[in-house]
Amino acid sequence: MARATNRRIADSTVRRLSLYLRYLEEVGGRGLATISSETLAKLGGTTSAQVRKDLSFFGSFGKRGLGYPVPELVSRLREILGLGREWQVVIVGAGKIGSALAQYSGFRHRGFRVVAVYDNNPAKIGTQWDGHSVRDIAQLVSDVTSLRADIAVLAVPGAAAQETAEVIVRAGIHGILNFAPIQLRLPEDVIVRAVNMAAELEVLSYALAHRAER
Amino acid sequence: MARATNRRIADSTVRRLSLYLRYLEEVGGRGLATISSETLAKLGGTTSAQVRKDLSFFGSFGKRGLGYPVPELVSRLREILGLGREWQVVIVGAGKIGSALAQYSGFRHRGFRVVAVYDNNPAKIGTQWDGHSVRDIAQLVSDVTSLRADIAVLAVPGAAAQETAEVIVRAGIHGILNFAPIQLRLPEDVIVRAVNMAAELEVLSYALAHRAER
DNA sequence: ACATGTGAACTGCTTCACAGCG
DNA sequence: CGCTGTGAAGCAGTTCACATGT
Repeated sequence: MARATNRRIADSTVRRLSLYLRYLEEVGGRGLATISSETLAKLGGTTSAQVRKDLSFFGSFGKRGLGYPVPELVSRLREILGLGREWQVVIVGAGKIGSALAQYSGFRHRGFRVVAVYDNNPAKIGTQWDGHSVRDIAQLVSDVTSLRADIAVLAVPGAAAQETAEVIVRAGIHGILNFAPIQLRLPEDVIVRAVNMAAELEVLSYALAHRAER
Repeated sequence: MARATNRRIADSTVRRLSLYLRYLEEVGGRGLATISSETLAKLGGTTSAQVRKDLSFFGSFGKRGLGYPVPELVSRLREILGLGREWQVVIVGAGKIGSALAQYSGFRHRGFRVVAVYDNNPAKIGTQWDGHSVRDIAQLVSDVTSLRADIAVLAVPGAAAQETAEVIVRAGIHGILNFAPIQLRLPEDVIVRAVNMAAELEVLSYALAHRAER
């Protein structure tokens, strides 16, 4: 039973849960029955206290003196992360990044199914693509009713991103994974996660440039 | 003159600086001479106090009653972020993501130049690719001496990531942008930024699954 | 004896609010 | 008078340390 959690959980916590799950699936496959917060912490690059705190937000499913039962923890984490169901994903922007993501097996494997790919470039529309024909973005709004898409991956150039995001929202999609290097301004009931690779590279160059000074 | 900063600057701050820069380049192109923290905050999705605090870590280059001079701020931010020079980047892993990144124009545009692409798959080695022939990863260590690469983009499967990262470090590279969904354990003088798209999608599915409860 | 679960202390980022200055 | 620059206050996430349970 998904214990109702009123508390707002930090993004950082959820990201760690996702990492824990990945490791647990791995060690579970090797037949390990139980795992301590200490071991899990080492795998996930954090501390045992952090692991226990993260898990404690959702209940107490560890056994004192022993650790956490791996199979149970795996299924609880799946449930917590919302992976108990399949999510329908549309990819908007059939450029290089969109292309790579549409074919990325890691998505499918965790229950994210790409159901359509969109672009506004007439040269691309209609081309076949890893089992999906690229559709005209103008069709998105009408399509989504039948597709029942939950999540859109936004992989269009920055200049087009805001406008395109608004189309996505108009289509009734409430979750956006944004690869465009801009801050989207959308209604607050839309959940947006940004992956800004350029910014990430610049954090890296900042750190490298200032490395001597430390 | 780059005022020496002893203070450790938060990643979140640096990421915002990168966003500010992107917006400033845009409005600067439109000829805007000066910008207030308030305006910049709206573009970057934050608050004016946050903008002023972020910038104040590096000096005070605003004019009271007026705002910040755009061209000057652009060049200061470039300098701060380490974009005053060109960074040599190698891409390790010639799969879909590696492929997309190798061709991503946003990198080049900001001073990140892809100088080589590596893989361990014999079928891929030697193939030509957007001006780069894919090289054998076994050559990485010897190549880097002549290439003088600064940053590696790690885009290999999770199972190979740790091992590959160690090769990269052995090659003398100190900055890694990690796309593999695992936590790398490396010497602490190596700067690692992780982009975990699977985790990001799961934060999204977590939020969507728990949306009703809020 | 061992490892969890958790209040309390701590650390650090963000927001506030206002003095300072063009 | 407007907007910056910045100490101080507020808040959130992390770490500590220990009581609790097996």
